[in-house]
Amino acid sequence: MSCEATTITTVKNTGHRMTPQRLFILSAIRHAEGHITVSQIENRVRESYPTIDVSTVYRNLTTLRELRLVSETRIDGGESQYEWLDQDRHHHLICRICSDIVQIDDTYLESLAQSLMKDYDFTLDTDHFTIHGVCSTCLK
Amino acid sequence: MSCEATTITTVKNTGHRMTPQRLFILSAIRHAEGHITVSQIENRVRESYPTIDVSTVYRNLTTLRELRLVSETRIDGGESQYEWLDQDRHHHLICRICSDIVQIDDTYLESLAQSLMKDYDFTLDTDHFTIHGVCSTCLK
DNA sequence: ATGGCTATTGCAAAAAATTGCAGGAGACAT
DNA sequence: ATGTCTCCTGCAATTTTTTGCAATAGCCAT
Repeated sequence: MSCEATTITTVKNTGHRMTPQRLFILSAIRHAEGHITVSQIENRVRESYPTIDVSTVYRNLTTLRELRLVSETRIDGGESQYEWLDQDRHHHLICRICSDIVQIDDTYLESLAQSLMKDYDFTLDTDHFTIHGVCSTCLK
Repeated sequence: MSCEATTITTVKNTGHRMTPQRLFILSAIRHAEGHITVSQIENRVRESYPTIDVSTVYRNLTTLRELRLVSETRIDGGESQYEWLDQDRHHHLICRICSDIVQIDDTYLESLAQSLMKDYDFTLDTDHFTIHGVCSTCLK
């Protein structure tokens, strides 16, 4: 089963509908390498679907986030960044000073996930984690 | 040295000034047990300082966040929540479904912090960590 | 194909968050 | 006290995000 088909199945199986707007939004996020903002998504979709509205983009992003198909990263003083979530799970280190983003492997979170499950019955969202701190360059 | 004096020292030592607005905002957050929103802060400060403006509250919160005196928690579809950061470091488990917040001890993050320091020279912000997932009640 | 249920959309308006600017006021040295 | 430097504030305007509502259109059962 192709990647697109899997996504469509996920959307439909959860009681949602596959509209052209949603398809274009998904495509815009998927084809963006890395992060993309709401206005960028809006503009890209508009090329193919001129009547798209920002509110539709926002509402779709909320839905797709709930389905764990995309992730949201809020940056201070700017638009939120969205990103496609594929099978290669990874997480982000974000530097508080220079806003640089570094990807880290999922294994770093495994032990934390196990502890929280054991002690709190809490299921960690391991598909996208944003970790704040200070990178080595800025620490100097 | 009292708690208030420490705070004032922190603010001044970093080149910032202690204005009445800032003092009232600090007081509002400190006296709120747990989380407080921007509009709640604004209203509370207004009782003592009627000309306070929202933008001043926002700008102060940005500053105080940078000084690690308060923490910000962004919730989907609502106002951000702010909280006073005291010595007792703790972190938050937030349930994606019911938005319930549970506090966990700092020790859960220690191992992660060490790994990131070792492999990436990345200094984790251990003073306030927000962890998303699903709580035991909602998993059923 | 057809019909019905309801998720979804576009539009407009509101709410939340950010920014530019000119005047005002802390803090420090004298 | 006084002056200076520049951080901060209030105001207004802008940007970003959310919401209400009536109309539309997916999708499933028939």
